[in-house]
Parts: sequence; C-alpha cells; structure tokens
Amino acid sequence: MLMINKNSPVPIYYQLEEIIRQQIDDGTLMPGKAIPSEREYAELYQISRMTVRQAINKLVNEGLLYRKKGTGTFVQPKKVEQVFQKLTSFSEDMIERGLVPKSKVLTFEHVPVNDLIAKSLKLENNSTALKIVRIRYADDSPMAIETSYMPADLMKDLQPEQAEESIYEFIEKNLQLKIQTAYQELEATIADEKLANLLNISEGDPVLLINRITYTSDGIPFEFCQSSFCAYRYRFINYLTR
Amino acid sequence: MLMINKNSPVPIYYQLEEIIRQQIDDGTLMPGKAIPSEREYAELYQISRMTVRQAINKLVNEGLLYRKKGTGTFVQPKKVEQVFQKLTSFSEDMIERGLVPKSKVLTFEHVPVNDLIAKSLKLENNSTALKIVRIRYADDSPMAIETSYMPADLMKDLQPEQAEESIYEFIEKNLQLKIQTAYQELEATIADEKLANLLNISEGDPVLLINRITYTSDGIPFEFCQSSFCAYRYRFINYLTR
DNA sequence: AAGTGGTCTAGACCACTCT
DNA sequence: GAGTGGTCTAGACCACTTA
Repeated sequence: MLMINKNSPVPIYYQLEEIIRQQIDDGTLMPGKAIPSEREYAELYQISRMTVRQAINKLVNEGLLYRKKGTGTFVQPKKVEQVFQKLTSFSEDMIERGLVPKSKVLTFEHVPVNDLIAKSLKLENNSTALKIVRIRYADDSPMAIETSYMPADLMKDLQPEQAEESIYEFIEKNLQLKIQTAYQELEATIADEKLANLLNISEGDPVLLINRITYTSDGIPFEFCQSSFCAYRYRFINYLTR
Repeated sequence: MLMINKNSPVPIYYQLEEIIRQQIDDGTLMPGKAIPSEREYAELYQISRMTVRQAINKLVNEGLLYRKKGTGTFVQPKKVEQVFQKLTSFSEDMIERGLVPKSKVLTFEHVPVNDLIAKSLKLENNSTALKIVRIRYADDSPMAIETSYMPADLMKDLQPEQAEESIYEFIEKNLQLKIQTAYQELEATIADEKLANLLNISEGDPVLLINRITYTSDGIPFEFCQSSFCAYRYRFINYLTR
C-alpha cells in the first residue's frame, strides 16, 4: 500500500492527493466508481478527516473527482486530461499533445510601445517593450507565428538563446516570478501573403488568432502575446463548468 | 456592519463569501490592497478560522483574491469578469456581451446517429438523435449556425418552440438535469457557399468552428453541438490559470 | 518579534441517500 | 438506520514576511 509519511516536509494532504491521482491513473480507482469515503481514508492513514477533505477538494476543483451528497465521491468518467485548460507555454502545450516543439527567433528588439501594448501591459506611453517574433514548430512543421511584447526593464537579462527555448522558464526560474493567470481572446482569420509564407500555407487559408495577456500572481501583466496558429494543424481545446 | 446569522440555513462560510464579494464590489475592499486577516475575520464575526478559510478559499479559486505567504490576502487588481469562462448557452453568452439573442429553427428532426455522434453521446450505433439546426442572431445580425444532436428519448418532450428559446432552460427546468461541464474544440475554418449565405458573409470568409460536448453532473453527455461563428462578429474569450 | 497564511487535529451535528 | 458528504469548532505548530 502507498503510505503517507507524516514527518515529511511534503504536506499530508498533498501526499494523499498524489496517491489518489496515481490510483486513478493506474486504474485502482475506476472512472464512474466511488472512491473510499473520507472517513475511510482518515482511518486508513490515521489522519484527520479535514485533511482528507483538503486533498479531495483539490481534485474535485480540478474536475478529476465529483461528489454526490449522501452518496460518495466518484471518479469523473472522462479520462481526457484537464491539462489543456491550464495556462501553458507553447512548448508545454505541444509536449502534452505528443509533439516536439521547436522555435526560431525572427525578431528580438526593443520597440516603443503603442497604445494597445501600453494598455495591455499597464506601461507608460513613452516606455519601451521587448518585442520577440518567433516561428513555432511542432515536429518540424511550422505551427504558429508568435509575437510577444514584454516590459523591457523586466526582461533586460533575457538572451535570444533563451527565447529559442522557453521564456516562461526564464521568467519562473531566473526572475522567480509566479505566472498565474492569462486572459485570452480567440478569433478566426485568414492568412495574408506574409503569414502564409511563414506558415507554409496559402494566402486565404484559415488561421486561429490568439491574443493573450499573462499575469503574475501579484496581478501584474508581463506579456502581451499574439499568436497565429495554422488552423489545419491546430485546434484549441478547453473545458467549461457551469 | 454586514452581519452573519449563525442560525440561518445559509452556511456561514457562504455568508462571509458574499460579504467579501460585496465589499469588493462596492469598493470597501480595494483592488491590490490586503483584506482583513483570517484571524481578524474570525474574531470579528465570532467564527472559527477554518470557516473563514473556507470562504476565502472559494474566492481565491475564483481568482477574485490571492494569498501571499506571511503577508496577507489581497484583492485581484483586474476587474474583468470571470463570467466568460463559465459554461453558458448561446443566449446567456450574448446577454453577457450586451447583445439581444434570437434564434430561428431551420431543422428539427430525428436522424440515425453516425459514428461521431454515437461516440460523443455514448449512444448505440443504431439509435436515433434529435437534430436541431438553428441560426443564432445577436441584435438581429446572424452570428452563428448551430447544429445540435441530443439523445432522442431524452428530448422526446422538447417542442420546436422551446428550441427557439433555450434548450438549456428546457433541460434544467423540465428535465431537472444539472448541466455541469463541457468539452470544447475550437478551430478556424472558412465559409463555404451555403454557410456564407446563411451567415450573410462571403465564401472564403473566416469562421470560428466550435465543437462542444456537454455533460450533466453525473458525467452523462446529453448534447453534441457544432457551431459556426461569423469571425467578424464573434471572438471567444477565456481565462487560464497555471 | 509580531503578524500572516499553511497545515493539521479530534471531535461535533446536520441533511441527504440508499436499502 | 447506517453511511455519506457538508459544515463548523477551538485549538495547535509551522514557515514565511515585514518591521
């Protein structure tokens, strides 16, 4: 049996959360079937029921489990990963889809901000932003053209080589910022000549345009990003709850 | 001062949640500023700190508040509504955007299911589905063409007149089902001649195609819906968290 | 050092569902 | 009636941040 180490620095509720998660993965807990009751978990691992609830709450919030009053807690029947509704970088998204991401930096320069960028990033009108344009590949096919604007002073230590890899990684590891939320607008457009050439498609072909503003956990916007995805190769997936 | 009624059937944590929510609304609690500490709330309302945490947890999950270890709990600066990430019907969505929704039913018939429908709705291959095709208007402009498939037996009491209104309303009020989650795929396409005529646009114009499967709280799929939105008039908005 | 959120306990009573 | 999740209490110790 998977055990819980009460002396570990890892919180007990998190250990239990991982145990349940893994048992769903390996089929010990079956989709649509009830998991052990909260009191059973508390007895089994000799922990408080409130701690059990904390673990289960997180999984319910993620949509992996659902509760039925007076009946029990059940594994959500759909096994599709919720992971796509999470805020991910392009690289993380592609890896989730089983594809190999790659990037090529086309532009890496400082530019004065226009009104839209200034407003999105909450910058002064006369300030400068770092502008990065990248072709994003998946399994060596061009998947998207991505134009990012970030506050220049925040990104002063970012090297173009890092931009070929992952900017999110740089922000989280080097700047120690917590990336937390993003606001996105998605719309359908058609490719103009320039975009078509970059994406290796034809003029007039459909393109999924995503505008994203990304915020740290303090609510500070640090990136405005405009992505043009080749519609033939990419669809956007999300989950909604009522 | 807003009070908490301990004898009310309304849970205490929910009463506190509503108090905090309203104080954010009316500006008593300012964006970016700290709210009272958990211990202060507990003392103020003479309730347990765990109950306070339960109220705050919900608001943190919704993104209205955020916590900083050792520092306090703060109001998220962004005032944008989270409402668009919720599972809404077309009508609800349009009303949120300040537009007046209207529908016209083009097709209302029973059809044998094909493989995609059967798989999406978890139906047998020889069963029938109710197929409804509707033009969706916003402020009298055609916004989308929507084709829905639902299990025929489940929808046997649905009248075409109700479909002009809201099918979600019928499901929730008449069938007493809880609509809970939806899985969506969004992609960009271009309008063919037929679609262009219906949407009052030109052939080759961009169209946002949304495929949605909607589930009840028991995880049972009850609707497969394919919507073609006029890209000039509609963009999809969502929020992501890491 | 004082205050904050993070974690945890060992109980309790309630409304609900199922048999 | 037995079992379930929903709510709630009154403490406790911890790591962290700020002054």
